Amino acid sequence: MTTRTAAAIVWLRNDLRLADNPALLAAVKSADSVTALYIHETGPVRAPGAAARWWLHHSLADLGNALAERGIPLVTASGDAPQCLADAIASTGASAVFWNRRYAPQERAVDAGIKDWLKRDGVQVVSFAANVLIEPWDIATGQGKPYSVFTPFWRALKQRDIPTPLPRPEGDRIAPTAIAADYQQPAWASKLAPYWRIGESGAREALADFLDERLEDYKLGRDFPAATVTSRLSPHLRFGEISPRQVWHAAMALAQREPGLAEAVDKFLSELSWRDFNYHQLYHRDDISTVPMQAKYAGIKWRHAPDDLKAWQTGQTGFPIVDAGMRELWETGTMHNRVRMLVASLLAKNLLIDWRLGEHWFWDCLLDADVASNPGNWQWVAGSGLDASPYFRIFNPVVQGERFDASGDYVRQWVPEIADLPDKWVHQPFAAPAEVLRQANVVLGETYPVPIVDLKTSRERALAAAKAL
DNA sequence: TCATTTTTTTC
DNA sequence: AAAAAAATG
Repeated sequence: MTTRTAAAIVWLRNDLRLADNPALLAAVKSADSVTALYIHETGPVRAPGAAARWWLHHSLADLGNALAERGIPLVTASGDAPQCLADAIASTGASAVFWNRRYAPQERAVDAGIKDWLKRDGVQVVSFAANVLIEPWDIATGQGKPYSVFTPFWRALKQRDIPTPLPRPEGDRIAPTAIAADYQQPAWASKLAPYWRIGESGAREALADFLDERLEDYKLGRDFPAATVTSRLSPHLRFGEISPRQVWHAAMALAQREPGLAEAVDKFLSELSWRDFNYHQLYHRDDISTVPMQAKYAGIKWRHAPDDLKAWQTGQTGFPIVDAGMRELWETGTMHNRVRMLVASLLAKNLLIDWRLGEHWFWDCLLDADVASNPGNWQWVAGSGLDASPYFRIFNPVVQGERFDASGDYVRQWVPEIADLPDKWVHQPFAAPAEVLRQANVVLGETYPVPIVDLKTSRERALAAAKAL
């Protein structure tokens, strides 16, 4: 139980919201004066990549205004988390600190260390569950073990009562504090802006738009990258501008109102639950951003191929749907889910390049790169994850392009230099007759790359590498 | 015999 | 998931 104090700090991390924020609510209820603190941490905790850092900057600015509406100043600091927190306690005179829990091994170590010295110094510390549907240790198999297969995890999760979202705290308006101007927007950042509305109200709007307008098509449409049927919630979830519990309850309420949408809601929430499944693994396994969850995958002989990696990163592989995805990522800070699987499969299987290099690139370029989902999903594609894509699932970017982008709309949007090719060849310019290429003004090797790898032989090479394990 | 569909195989 | 092999008509 918390005791009433004069001043308290709520240390915000991946929970940049007012609603359904138990740490914030508890701080406001327990103290006369609350200061919100955000620390740009140095040290063992994985810092956001460049794209996410840009999002963070704007999200904090939005949050600072929203908090001021409730009488709470937002203070930012940079450096070692314990030191920054100690400084904030000294300057505010806080006798209590509140936060919402995080689950990466490095994060838990930092938080546990801080909890120890705060308690020793007589500062009250209270932490809460806020950023997952269920905390990793609160769900287990019949044998009491962590889940390693998604479907039983999902079945068990559905049986559970997901906590109802909490209200925003009350408070009287104060003048907003200026967010420390320690962030120089990179030149490329402005190009991302038109695609997003950053902040808590933007997140709620994105959820409402999705549920109102796109959810009904989600189950079938989610695989087609040219269609805008996905929720686009991931960067909002990444920074906790909205909680998965809010998403869960909003979708469940919709299924109640519109029974015809129940199946679509179920599919959507199962995809949302992959996020929790990855958090479950993040907590229970060794560092999932570096250690293969299936130990034998540590033995793969990855190729050292910097030129191939560069071609992949820059969308110059010669496979249109892969190049489209990599360019979409660079331009918008996101990539359609199906295309993420295709580009990852090409890297980790056809190119036989270490998935960690791909994970690292995604970490830097994705607005939504998350400590659990990003490595978890990379391991899924690479085959080293739990309940992973099996070793023999090697996506053929031509077949997948023809299946999921049959009209070529997606490819033409992001790879304009081949836009004039007819549908029949737009996913495989390298196989098009010379006359077709000429008419579309495509010169292979000049206006668009020749494929950097042969699909058939590289597929066999990937199967052999898996066999060798 | 050939084209199409179905089944099997692939660490 | 894709490719190869087998079955079908």
